[in-house]
Amino acid sequence: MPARPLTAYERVKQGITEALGTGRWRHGQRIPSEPLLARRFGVSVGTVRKAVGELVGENILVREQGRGTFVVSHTRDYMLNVFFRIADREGRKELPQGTVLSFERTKADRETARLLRIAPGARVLRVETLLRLHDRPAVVDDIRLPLRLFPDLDERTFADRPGTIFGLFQSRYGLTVVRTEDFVTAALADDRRAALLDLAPGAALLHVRRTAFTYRDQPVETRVRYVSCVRHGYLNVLGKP
Amino acid sequence: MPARPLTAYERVKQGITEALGTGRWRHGQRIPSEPLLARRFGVSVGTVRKAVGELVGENILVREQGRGTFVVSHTRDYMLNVFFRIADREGRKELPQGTVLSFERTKADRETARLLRIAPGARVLRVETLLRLHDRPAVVDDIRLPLRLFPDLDERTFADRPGTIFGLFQSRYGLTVVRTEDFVTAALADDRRAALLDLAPGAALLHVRRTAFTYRDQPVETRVRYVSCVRHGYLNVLGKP
DNA sequence: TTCGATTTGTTCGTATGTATT
DNA sequence: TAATACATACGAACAAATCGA
Repeated sequence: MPARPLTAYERVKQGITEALGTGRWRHGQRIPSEPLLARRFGVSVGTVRKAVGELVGENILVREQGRGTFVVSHTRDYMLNVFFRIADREGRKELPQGTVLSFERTKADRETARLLRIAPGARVLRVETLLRLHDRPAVVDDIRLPLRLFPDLDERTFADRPGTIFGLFQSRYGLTVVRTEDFVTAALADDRRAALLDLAPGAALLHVRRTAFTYRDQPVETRVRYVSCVRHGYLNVLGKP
Repeated sequence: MPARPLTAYERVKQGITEALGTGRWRHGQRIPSEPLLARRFGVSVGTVRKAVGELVGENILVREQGRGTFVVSHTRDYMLNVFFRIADREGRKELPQGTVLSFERTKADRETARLLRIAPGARVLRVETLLRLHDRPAVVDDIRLPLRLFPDLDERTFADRPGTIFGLFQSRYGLTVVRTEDFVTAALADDRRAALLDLAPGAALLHVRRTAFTYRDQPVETRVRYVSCVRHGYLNVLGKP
């Protein structure tokens, strides 16, 4: 690797990401105006615009004309538009209502450890939730969180959070999810999940393994999600939106 | 809708898309240089750059420093990176080898007509193919094409094409796929598909309904794709790449 | 191999428009 | 209304990659 020197706008991008990663600028906050950033980094406004534009494209910042540029907040709407892929057969998306089925501290199995990049046997939180869409059970989630990142998280806090799970990560722990990787396969419902989802055992379910990452590719969560396909599926648009 | 007048860069975008849609600039070709386009549209180079930049983001053009800007070609590599979502459990993608199972002219059922935006009963081509990955049967496709767009397509031409299906659409019919919509659910294998995929009947399969669009949101193809989940799944990254 | 022409990539600076407060 | 902030647009200069003479 020749490691060519960074261009000016790359330096600005890195500087901004740095300020976000260390928590100097928090979610929902307005970041300094473009002329101010330009002076601070010693570049022109156009260069700042290029850097900020790329970060907007990466779902890290949002611009609002006349108001400023803000660190993204994981509001419900944002979640729905950026990360939530479950839709009904007409392509409509709706945020689910979740209930906690179990909440426990345990140790990471090999697969979880690999995905979260922690040591096998390191402590993790395991949370199972049942999600309802249109008031019908639709999704069962089996979530694993590295305890190191969420040391004081308890069931009450988790269940009574006002917004989304990613919103909780952000507001309480300063962890902003900027990327997820989904691997979708099909599976047969076992007795327990069939009962939870109100299906016959042996029904076909979507099995979604999703890992979520914050800045600099740090994994913060991995979950397995079982989706009832009676009314819903995984919707994905490739190309321009 | 007030229909505010287009900005300069939007006019340039529209002008370029127009030239693509009418086939004046064909896939693989180099489009005029930025200074030339700037003179032609009566705007500055910076404005052309913004327009071209957005079209690059929409997978319609590709820039190559020192060489020029080109209309995207559906090469195998391009397909693999932009539209092909099937990967093995380590996230590795590989282009499949396809064989034609059936090829016939028929009439559009209601669902096909709706998705292709043609009249119910309009003539369509139906093609079934079996795809192999790592030399094992992995995917069964059931493809519907509006005959109006592909009037002279026969089985031989389809089967003996040198590249991908989208590449054939582009090189022979001037239709460039720029967007697809995938709706993924789970299903149980019927006897025929189980036999084709070398699975037990009743195995869980991914059922992917995919519709492909060219410029200006015109649908050119819809297919149902059954994916064996023994070794593969549907891989999707949300957020920055 | 070298050199020069061409093309995109980066950066600067400035002016004006539009939305918000 | 005025101030602030992002959005659009212009023009200019140099860097970096490519390609053919």
